[in-house]
Amino acid sequence: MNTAQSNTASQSDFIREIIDDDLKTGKHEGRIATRFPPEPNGYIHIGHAKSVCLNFGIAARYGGTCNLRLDDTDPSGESLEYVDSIKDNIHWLGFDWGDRLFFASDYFERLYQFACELIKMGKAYVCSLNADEIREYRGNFTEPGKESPYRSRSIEENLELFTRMRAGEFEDGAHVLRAKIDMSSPNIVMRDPVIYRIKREPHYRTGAKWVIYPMYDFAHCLSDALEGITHSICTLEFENNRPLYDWIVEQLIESHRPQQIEFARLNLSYTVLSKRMLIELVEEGYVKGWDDPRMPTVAGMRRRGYTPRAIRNFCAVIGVAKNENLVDISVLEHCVREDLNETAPRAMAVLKPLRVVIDNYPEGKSEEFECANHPQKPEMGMRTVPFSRILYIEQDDFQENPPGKYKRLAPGQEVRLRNSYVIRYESIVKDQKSGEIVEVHCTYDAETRNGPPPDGRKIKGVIHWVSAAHAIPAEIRIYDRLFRVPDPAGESGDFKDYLNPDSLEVLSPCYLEPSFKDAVPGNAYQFERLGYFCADSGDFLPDRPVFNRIVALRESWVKNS
RNA sequence: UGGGGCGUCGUCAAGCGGUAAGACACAGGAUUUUGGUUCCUGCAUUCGGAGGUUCGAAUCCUCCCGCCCCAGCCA
Repeated sequence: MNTAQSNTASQSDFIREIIDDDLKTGKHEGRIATRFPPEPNGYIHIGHAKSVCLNFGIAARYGGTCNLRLDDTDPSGESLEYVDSIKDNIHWLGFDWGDRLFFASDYFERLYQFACELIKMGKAYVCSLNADEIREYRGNFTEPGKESPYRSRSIEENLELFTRMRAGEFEDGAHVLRAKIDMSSPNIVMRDPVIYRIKREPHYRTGAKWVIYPMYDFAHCLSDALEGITHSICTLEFENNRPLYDWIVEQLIESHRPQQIEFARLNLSYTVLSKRMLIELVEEGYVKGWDDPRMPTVAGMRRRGYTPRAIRNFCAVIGVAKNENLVDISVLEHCVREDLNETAPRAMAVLKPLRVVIDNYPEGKSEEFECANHPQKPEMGMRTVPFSRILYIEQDDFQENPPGKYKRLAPGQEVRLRNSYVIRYESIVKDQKSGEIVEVHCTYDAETRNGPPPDGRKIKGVIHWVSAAHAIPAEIRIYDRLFRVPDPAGESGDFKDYLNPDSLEVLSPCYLEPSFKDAVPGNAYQFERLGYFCADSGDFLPDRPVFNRIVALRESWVKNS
């Protein structure tokens, strides 16, 4: 059993404890029903993934159900593109709602009827104050609100007006429907909240059929009730709305009332998880789209090469609680490495090439090495890697004046070429003008082909390489954190001022060992000593390979002075 | 300021009156043809603070302090 599964199975948190108690007391006759309710006005991100894992995870754990419900009660900004992306992303994460796909917009008629019922009970009224007036009448934290002059309209008048609102007889903002609760409630949410507004905007699903739309507070709880949800899990900022949730449900629902439970949303360091900010990054071109590999969106992480299992495990590892949190991105990266270490085949690639000539290796000769695809997993097989007189190594793997504990190639030094021979430094060739090192000359020790030097001398360094004559040129995109500061949303001023200018570095040409001729877009590999990379699912072409760096390997060696 | 929440290691997070789990990060060391992996070891005498109850308190009580959310016809 892998870590992700075992973690998920044994997971416990205050919500599961509540459910355990409910099960004990027979609260919902042993039935557990959750839902994941995104609004289709953007792509889902890692924060949503936490909620997806929670809601679907609970359903799975208790043999319950989890609905996917698109909470599409405000037509502005909503679209089918977002619906499709959300469905696709949830499936990719590894969850399935089966036939339990719902739309709040499918409930518009029933919600309308519920609103009429509320009016008939004398618990809702049409208010004709404008938006500014409603705000004024609402009062503030210290002063109670004032009752709207329209609060005492008769049921008949309310019904007639509401009917005419639906019929489209009024302009936007002319009237709203309000719940009649308590204008002096210390909880501002309860001061006669607006539950319907006029909005002459076509809806991506219902078209022009409706010109009035229910507000979240009215639609959400009733949608939950309509679907038989038992535990309606949402984030902390809705705590203030819970009394209203309960109030509406109590007025209109006889039995099987859903219960709202709030948990702390995820915050991740060095990125933003606010839909508004994410939209801004996409629309203003700071990134290349919702699936830009730097984005914390599910689509972005997918393209970057993060795996569903890594993301699920991350969600399990960070836990569910009510504390405001800022989870360090290193936890996510750890989960990604943990998964990829198990599954990614190893191979060699050189990002910043430096030519190496093996002086004592015959020109025109080449040979092949059988290399393991995974050092600890023989079942992952072998591949052949060609060797010849001219190679590329990493520029970082040679230094003319190396620091203290440098274990790579340097004057007077020997180094192991990974899976191949030990070579010894002989000389360098520099560019006359720039002084830049253009070529390193070495000699190889033919006796080190299959093992350590027979004379017993120790070789401490191992570096990766690619045979120049056989190399596949490629473009490699190195991604770094999107922001320079841990909490860009919490900084003063424009969050975009904190963008990391070096979040993308494009390297080309890089050289890959020839086994990459079979690389499959979307597949992840470990470029030994460098990190995990995946063939880009968007731009990869057989004759122009493009790879993304998913995450670097852990680096315990720090270059000091 | 009224209301609603939350304060346990640098960051997450267990703990539910019996004497501070775990993860990430960090620091050492071992093994290693990846400075990777793996494996050891260290890392909160103390739980926002102060009082109190108790044989015993992170857990119960009181007061105080700090942070977050709410004044959209967004969700």
